[in-house]
Amino acid sequence: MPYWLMKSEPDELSILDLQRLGQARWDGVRNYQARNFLRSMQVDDLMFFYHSSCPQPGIAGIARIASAHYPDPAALEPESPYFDAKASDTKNPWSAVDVAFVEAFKQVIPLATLKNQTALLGLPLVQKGSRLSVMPVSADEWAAVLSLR
DNA sequence: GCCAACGTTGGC
DNA sequence: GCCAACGTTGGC
Repeated sequence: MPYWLMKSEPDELSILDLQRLGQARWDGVRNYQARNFLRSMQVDDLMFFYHSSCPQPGIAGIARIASAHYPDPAALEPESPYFDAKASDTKNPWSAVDVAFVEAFKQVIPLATLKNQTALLGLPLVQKGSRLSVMPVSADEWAAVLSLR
């Protein structure tokens, strides 16, 4: 079963928001590589929930993929920040999935800590210049992060 | 707020 | 197909 890591700005959706909601739509992915990863997800895959662009960037918890991918409705909504004029009902290039809350870590595992782990050197998250917002995580990387809780 | 790095756009 | 310009990401 594949594992994933997905970035969210906690101002938009934090792990505690997801805990309160139970489930939420993961939309607004506007990068083809990230979108392709969304499309290869299976229901019940697990993902690390990463907080980005915030005072304490890091992995904040775990969620579960709760739906197959589907066309991202936000791309069709003119009021949405994720609106894409090139998207239409019949041709929507963007995808979304639903995710369900699994666990909120007592403390966020800081990016600086993740960068110190030899086991995580292959993870795009810690690589210089990488901006990928959805990425696969190997079983070894998954275990390495869990050991930091 | 700064800035490095990246992805996309569009002229040629 | 090249590449400069631009907008965005995201840590610090």
